Amino acid sequence: MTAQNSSAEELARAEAVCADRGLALTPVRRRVLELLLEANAPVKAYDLLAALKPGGGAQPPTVYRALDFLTAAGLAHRVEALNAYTACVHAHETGGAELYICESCGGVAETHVHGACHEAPEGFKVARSVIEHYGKCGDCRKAG
Amino acid sequence: MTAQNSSAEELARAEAVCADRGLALTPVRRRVLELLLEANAPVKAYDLLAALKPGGGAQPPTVYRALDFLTAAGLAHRVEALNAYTACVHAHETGGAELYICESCGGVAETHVHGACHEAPEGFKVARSVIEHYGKCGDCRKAG
DNA sequence: ACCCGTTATGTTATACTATTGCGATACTCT
DNA sequence: AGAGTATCGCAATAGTATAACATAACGGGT
Ligand SMILES: [Zn+2]
Ligand SMILES: [Zn+2]
Ligand SMILES: [Zn+2]
Ligand SMILES: [Zn+2]
Repeated sequence: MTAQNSSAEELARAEAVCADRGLALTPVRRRVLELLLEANAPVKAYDLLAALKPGGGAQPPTVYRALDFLTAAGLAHRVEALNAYTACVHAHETGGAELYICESCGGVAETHVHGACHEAPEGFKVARSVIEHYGKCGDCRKAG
Repeated sequence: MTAQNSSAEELARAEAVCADRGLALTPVRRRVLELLLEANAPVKAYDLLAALKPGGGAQPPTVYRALDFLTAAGLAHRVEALNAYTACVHAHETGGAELYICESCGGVAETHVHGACHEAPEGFKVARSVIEHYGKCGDCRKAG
């Protein structure tokens, strides 16, 4: 996929978002977000865990708690069909994220969910949508 | 959710589908599909496993292989965000399934994916979409 | 300074989900 | 019969996630 903002910029934006909302972007959480931003593909929890403390000190709950915080804060998304996580680069205020994931390069693009075009059954009230599209991005298709 | 077809009917339809396409709906596969049809909510693999052989004889690969077969044949769907599986009651020829899952009663309704209303990034070719909506169905909303 | 409520982290163990690999069996097609 | 294929049984293991409890760190009120 094409050049997104630098991790540093995104990290600064996250700082600002947390400050605004009285959320604590602690060192672990910040570091996990940094790892997500540096990766150019969704990252697995145990890979984050390994990257967090090369010495092997960190335990699963550490990274899962950080991920819970980041996803709750809208700074990251869980990719359900991959059991993986990706930094949010879209700042969706309203509605959820809709992800386009390239199966060749792992790149993730985001849009907002268009509530309108999903025809819910009579009376069904949607609270939350999981929308993930898998395929091949433009760059990878050109590259063959 | 409201009355769907009986399991027996659906099972007969599955038999027909498999016969048409030269697929073998073996006893294990058939039994797993039957369990999915009888349930009125997505079912977890290990619950199927437990139900398959009350004696405890069946092993994980048995049920996962059956589920792989059923999903590949379009007779069942995996619910990604729940790590669970549900029988397909829609017979979607083209495109994938879009699921509406009630978080109160577990009921699942299906529609087809509307490719048109998802604005993919320039050049991105979607191969497969995972679309799951979570909320509350009409019946559960009335019931309070 | 002290106490206390709250939030965040560390630590251990365990639960839950899924796959790999191999051997036995059964069925089809020469 | 023999070769090839598909399915299944079985044992072990890999991968994902949480429970439960202890500790630490911060901030406000006294
Ligand atoms: Zn996002
Ligand atoms: Zn790509
Ligand atoms: Zn379906
Ligand atoms: Zn319901």
